[in-house]
Amino acid sequence: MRDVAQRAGVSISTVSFVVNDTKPVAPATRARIEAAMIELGYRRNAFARALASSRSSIVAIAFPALEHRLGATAMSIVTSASVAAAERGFNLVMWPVSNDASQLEDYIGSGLVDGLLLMEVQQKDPRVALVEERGLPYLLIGRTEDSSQQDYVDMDFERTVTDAMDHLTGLGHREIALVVGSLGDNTLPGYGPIVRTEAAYRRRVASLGLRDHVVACEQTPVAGRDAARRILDEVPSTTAVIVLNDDAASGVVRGMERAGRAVPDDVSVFSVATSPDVVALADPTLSALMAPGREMGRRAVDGLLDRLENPTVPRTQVLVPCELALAGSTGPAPAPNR
Amino acid sequence: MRDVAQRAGVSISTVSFVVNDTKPVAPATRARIEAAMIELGYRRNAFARALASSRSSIVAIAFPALEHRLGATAMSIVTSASVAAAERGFNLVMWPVSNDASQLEDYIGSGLVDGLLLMEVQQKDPRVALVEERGLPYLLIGRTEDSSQQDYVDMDFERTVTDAMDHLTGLGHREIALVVGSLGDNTLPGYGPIVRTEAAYRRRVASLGLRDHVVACEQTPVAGRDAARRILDEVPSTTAVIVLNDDAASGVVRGMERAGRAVPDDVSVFSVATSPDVVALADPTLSALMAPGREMGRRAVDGLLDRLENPTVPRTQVLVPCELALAGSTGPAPAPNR
DNA sequence: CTGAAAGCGCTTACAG
DNA sequence: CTGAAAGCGCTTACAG
Repeated sequence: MRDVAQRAGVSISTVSFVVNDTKPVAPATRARIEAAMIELGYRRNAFARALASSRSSIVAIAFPALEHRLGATAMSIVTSASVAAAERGFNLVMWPVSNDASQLEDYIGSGLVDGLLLMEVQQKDPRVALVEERGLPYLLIGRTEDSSQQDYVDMDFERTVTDAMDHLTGLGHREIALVVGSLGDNTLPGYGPIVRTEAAYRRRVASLGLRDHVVACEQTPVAGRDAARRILDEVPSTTAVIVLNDDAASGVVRGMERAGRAVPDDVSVFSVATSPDVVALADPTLSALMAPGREMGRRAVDGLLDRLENPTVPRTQVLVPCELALAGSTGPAPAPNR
Repeated sequence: MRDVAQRAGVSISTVSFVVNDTKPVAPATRARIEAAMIELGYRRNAFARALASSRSSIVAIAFPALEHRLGATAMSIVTSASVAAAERGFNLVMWPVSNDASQLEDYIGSGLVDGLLLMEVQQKDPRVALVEERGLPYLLIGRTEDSSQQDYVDMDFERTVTDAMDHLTGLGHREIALVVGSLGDNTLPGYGPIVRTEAAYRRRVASLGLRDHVVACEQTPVAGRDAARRILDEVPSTTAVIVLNDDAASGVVRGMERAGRAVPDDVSVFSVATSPDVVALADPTLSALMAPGREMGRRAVDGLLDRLENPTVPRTQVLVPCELALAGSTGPAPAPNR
């Protein structure tokens, strides 16, 4: 920067004003400085800037590294977040933090980032209290028990269930079951997506005067096969199943076929909040409402950066609906007397 | 740091020596300083340190953001890389760069990182020349045409094919086909994994005195079904198929079953270099050699950081073998006279 | 083993 | 519209 100033015959202050567009500079002066910058291949040093201004133009995304493997939806959130950050001149760093939030303290202490995105948010999330206490701006990807006073971007589970129900009732289905994931031993008390989806399903079913039928199963194809059998045992007249359980969805289709029900001729199977890989790998093709990972990552970054630029902006509280993907495993309800 | 020094009754130099463990300090002095640090909740500022020492303890991982969606293997590389970096006191930042390498120049120019990991490396990769020119330490996750003079961590395709062949010939199979991915219109001239795998397959088949049979198909389940049919049309006596094409693998199984061949009783299907999600979602269960994403991410970070700490360390040139996962879709070769 | 001092490359009141 | 100067919080020869 000193070299640029010298070459342009100005002070380094003025160069700084041009680089950051932070004060008015005479057109002629600006032109000389810009020319000098190009000739010298000037790039402003990220650290000097951060040290002097105490803004780093770096945000972090915290994710639980050890608990469970993150899939294609998480990847699309991360990649789209980093693209969105880059577009606004920010860098995105990955912070693997165990859920007890201990390491998070060290990360924050380094002062590296201007703000923080929290992935895989739990209903009661210890990380939130910590970040709040430290005064670091943050935004949730997901929601806590009560996120009314927080910035967040989450999937719109309510809308997703409603869309799924509408799709199926529009095709004439009246006996519609819901398959959700169970979390095995380490059952989290009320994992948000499942709680929200199940509640929305029950409300919708009730308002339509239909019967509710919820089956939980583990997140594997084999468990999905069992779930299909259980559904038919309990309500043989079932003609449609909504599946909020990516890993089990293909198994539900298989289970129906093994029970002698053709998909979609006898039974429709509709996978919701579905990861891109599930659709890509499904054979036969699944009708699905896809998790909008790309959109969520982008909205999350935009919401956080908006707040960094202006702490008084209105809260970002966005629910992103799922996107309808394909329609190979749903069809009209079979005629009543079959 | 000034506060710590004052409280401990020493100079800030001495505090720095303790913080970085960079010069011998008398035990008593050290104890006083450490106590002061705890009392004051001292954390060293990342930027000041970086500015003064011109080492940032940040490395970047560059990935192509727009070209294609990254799946679960890429996610496991990224998450394990960030964990490994954290263990050594480093941060990992995500750099989405288009393949033409234009943005990469700006990223590097900011001076933010000490080193760079390159994902999704092409046979001829324009990013490599750029990074080389800038003198930034880097390590490839993958390989170029000739990586003999570069640090890299890649999947061991040769070994993977050999392992798969051994597994199948051990079960008595003699007619073994290979399904690879085709890349549609934008056929990259020699996408590394496919080139390497196909070559290794042909060598192995030749050395065993068997017939080679390679089929390329698009990366979808439907294309996999067609590929299965094509295999049987061309060589009806085929009893085993190795699939290097994640998205098509389930389709190959389906295609065999539709052609009246039971899996694994009549035909074994063995998916190799397989992503975690493929195995998690497969129904029926696939025998697979799993892509070692976790291991690759960790080894890549270790290799890069080793070089940063000591530029004269031997090159990291590591090929990580795939891990055997399951065995539901492979079995003994059927008896000859059936 | 410890300290005084220069300097890393910027930003930002303050003054003109 | 432009500049002189202080300072961001460290590291690192250099000296003792």
